[in-house]
Amino acid sequence: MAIDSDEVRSRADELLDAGAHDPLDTMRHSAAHVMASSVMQLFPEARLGIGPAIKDGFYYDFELPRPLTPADLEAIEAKMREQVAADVPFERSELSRDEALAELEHSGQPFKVEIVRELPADPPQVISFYRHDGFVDLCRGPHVPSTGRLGPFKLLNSAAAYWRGDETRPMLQRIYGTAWDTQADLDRYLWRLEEAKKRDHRKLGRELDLFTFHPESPAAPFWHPRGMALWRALEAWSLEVRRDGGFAEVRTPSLVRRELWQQSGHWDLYQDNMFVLDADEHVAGLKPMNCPEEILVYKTRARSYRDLPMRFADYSTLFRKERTGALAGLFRVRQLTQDDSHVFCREDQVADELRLALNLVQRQFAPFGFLPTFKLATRPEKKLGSDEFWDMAEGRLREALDAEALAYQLDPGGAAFYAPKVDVFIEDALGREWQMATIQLDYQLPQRFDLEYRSGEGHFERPVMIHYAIYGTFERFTGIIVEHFAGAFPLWLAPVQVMVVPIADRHLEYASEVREALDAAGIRAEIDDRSERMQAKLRDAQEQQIPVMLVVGDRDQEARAVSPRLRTGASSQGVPLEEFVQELGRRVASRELWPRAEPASEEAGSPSEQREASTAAS
RNA sequence: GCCGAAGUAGCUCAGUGGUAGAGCAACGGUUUCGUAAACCGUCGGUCGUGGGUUCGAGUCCCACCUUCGGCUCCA
Repeated sequence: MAIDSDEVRSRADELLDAGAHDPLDTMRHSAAHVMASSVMQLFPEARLGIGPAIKDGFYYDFELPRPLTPADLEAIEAKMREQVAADVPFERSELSRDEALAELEHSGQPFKVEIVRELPADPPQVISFYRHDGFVDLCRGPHVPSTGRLGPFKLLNSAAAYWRGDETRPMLQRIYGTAWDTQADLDRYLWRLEEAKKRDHRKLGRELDLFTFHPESPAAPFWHPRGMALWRALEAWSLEVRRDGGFAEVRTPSLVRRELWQQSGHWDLYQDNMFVLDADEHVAGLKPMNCPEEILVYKTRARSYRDLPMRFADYSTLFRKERTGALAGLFRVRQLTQDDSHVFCREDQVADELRLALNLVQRQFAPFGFLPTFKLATRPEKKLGSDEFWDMAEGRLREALDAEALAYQLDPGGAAFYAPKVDVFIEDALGREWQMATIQLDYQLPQRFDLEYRSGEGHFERPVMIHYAIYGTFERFTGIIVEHFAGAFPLWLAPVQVMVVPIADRHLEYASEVREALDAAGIRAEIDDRSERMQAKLRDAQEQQIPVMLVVGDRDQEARAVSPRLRTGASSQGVPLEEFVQELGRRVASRELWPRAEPASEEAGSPSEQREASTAAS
């Protein structure tokens, strides 16, 4: 690293510094400096915020006299390229804290002054600056040796950001950029952004006729028949996983009086996110979570240690008044449905129940091709409960992770103040990471609601609660898989699994028979009975990403056969109808990831083999 | 909530103060076809909503609604 190793730094600084010397991050941070100096050339009165390297790129925050336009970004980028061509060295200099403050006050950089002021004065430390091409910036470094060493970069967009993320502080303008080691990396990243735009679930949702949004009920999807078919397929699988895990389904009311939320603590801590209604004399809220109501179900009778664990699945709709600016398609809605699970168990059952939870998570994600990864969030600084309690609770989670032989990362201090948790992540086809389930251990609510069960010795004991939703919400998960599969769902999920394509009107009757056979096997099939050419019907079915098209013409009708064409382009002719229906039934029942387009790189086999339909090729 | 941008036919978009357009879709007719778009014709718009400026507003101004990007990555 370029920084003096004997520089005295606070422990906090060292932590901030840790991992900052990845060469790519260093280069990106240098790119942020080059961008800042370009902005200063165009807007000499600009005040500088911060400019770190981030995942995939960098940003820099500025206070500017006016909002930036796309044309400004182009101008800034052009200046940056001039600096790269000039290949100016980065030079480090050091000042004492007082000198640094004086210098920054003099140059009119109040945000930088604030940063230096917050650095501890004791022990005294040197404040480093980096200069290139007449532009000086407070910076810990390190940097690349000179501006010519920047990799291929591109400015992406500008948007507002509060100084230090605090909405009471001034609003700055943030410019985001991306930078990579090679042009190929940059191209790949830009392709990924482009691809993400193409797959945007809001666009595909409308094109595939799954759901729409309307100003009449903002931030809440209207599910169309095809979207609902997808929802039910997701739901059926999730319920199957729960049933096998020993869960029983419950359903609890949406509108619940204030008193319950007061007891659960939501009234104090979560009311801002709740829709509150004045129902006659009684104030009530639309539920943002299920747990307090599952507790009411638990408490309807005296429970015994023999009853535990009790596992409830509740898929009812929740309401959360999210900030309007946070809403985003299916990813953030105000009416949501979780595949919610609550377990009430004895202390000695916690480890097994956690293990069950981890097991169900893996199982439920498997048919999507998702391999979940795990993060154990441990005690924060501000916490409830003794160190012994945390040792025990964290130990239980570790034990469960180990018992399932799962690798996991640590998120030190990441737990809620009352208990540790395991966060579950999946990565989609574009390499984006999504946080999914959180498996939360809860000793608080049982206490607040004075839950108990009768132990074998006749005492009253307090149960422990474990909460988790695996998909999270159906809404958000649908958004994720629409983008993950780019609308090309595997057969078991596809809203329309089979489109029967009669070649001419005289085949309509046989097409109906085919559809009925599919229907009897529980396969979602439709007939394209428009007076269109077969080619047009196939094209439309392809565009709808329907996995299987069954062409039926004279030859098929005569042989009581079908000619399947898959979304992947593979096709074959004269497959006996019953045989094909059975094959599809098998694939649906086993929730195969099928049909899948062969990766372009794996060009194996002769063209004729590739065109060979489905049946054997999986 | 805050900052910025956007909203024209079902969809994608053109229209920079002077008569609202195109392609696709839809609808009607012809066509009945063997693996990704048949042909001909017709319909379709309170230009997000409300107000204002103007002889005249899709276009300029204001307010509101909805949507999009960001406000989490900390020298």
